[in-house]
Amino acid sequence: MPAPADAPAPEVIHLAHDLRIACMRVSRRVRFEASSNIAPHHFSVLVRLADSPSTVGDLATRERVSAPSMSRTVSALVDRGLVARDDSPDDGRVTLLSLTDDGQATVVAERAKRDVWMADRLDRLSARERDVLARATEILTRVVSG
Amino acid sequence: MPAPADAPAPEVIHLAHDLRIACMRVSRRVRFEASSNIAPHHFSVLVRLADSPSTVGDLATRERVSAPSMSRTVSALVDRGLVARDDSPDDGRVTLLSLTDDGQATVVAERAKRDVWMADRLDRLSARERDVLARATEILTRVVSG
DNA sequence: TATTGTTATACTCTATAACTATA
DNA sequence: TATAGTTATAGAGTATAACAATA
Repeated sequence: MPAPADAPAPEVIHLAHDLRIACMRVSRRVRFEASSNIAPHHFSVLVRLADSPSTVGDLATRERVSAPSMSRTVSALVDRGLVARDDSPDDGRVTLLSLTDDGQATVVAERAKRDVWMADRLDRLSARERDVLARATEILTRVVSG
Repeated sequence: MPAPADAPAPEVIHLAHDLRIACMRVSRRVRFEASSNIAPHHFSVLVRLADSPSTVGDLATRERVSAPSMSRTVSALVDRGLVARDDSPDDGRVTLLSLTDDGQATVVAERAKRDVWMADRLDRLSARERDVLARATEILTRVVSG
């Protein structure tokens, strides 16, 4: 068996812990404070479709749920008028899913709502503190993308 | 009606958005990558009890679920041997909840698992980048506490 | 024969309402 | 009469298995 890589130094583990806790708290506070009339798994699908149209199978894979479960979720969103179903011209088995105008508007409104809580708090910090957060955001974004 | 407070400047809103997205991604990645055999709402209760013993009513309020729902969750944790129920000596209606040794061990193990993913990624950054994250963590922790 | 999507069925988590025991 | 907790019942999300339509 191959030799294991060196474990991170104690201070790195310590930072990992504190940073993880802080991020999870931000995440939870944003969800609670900006709680809306749309369920998390519904909003998550709308965000995927806002990025690009998709199919039930693809959404199921990316959201890590079963195809029947995603089928049900999509049906609910179609019933609410947020998502449109169209037959694929290339493959008769496939239905293409996209956001309706209402769906687009819902994503925009919900995102704005979530940003308000965060923006209000950052507004109370000093410019210097916000600068640190801006540089950290750039690093963090790189970390989670890799 | 009172005059509304000034809205945050555009660059603050922009930072709020990017930082929020980064934190939510960290949160999601940690949960996915370190996915264990314990459900989120179960782990959340164990963490509360690791902090201090509590009651069904108190846990329900703090986790923002109904009392019957929390009663059920606690019963499941008791069945798994992670939580102990004891009658209150002061009030016969109340049952005091606390972690068993297995419950303690579960919290410690799960936390470590979640830290590993984060620590591995931070370990690849430069010392200078980690310093920025350390300062950002201190600021963020203050932000979510307020 | 393989793949896309839906329907059938069951399990879990959630909620509200009703109930028991204690204050 | 009010409070802490449980049980009864129902609604929503998830899963696996079985099915339909198409490739």
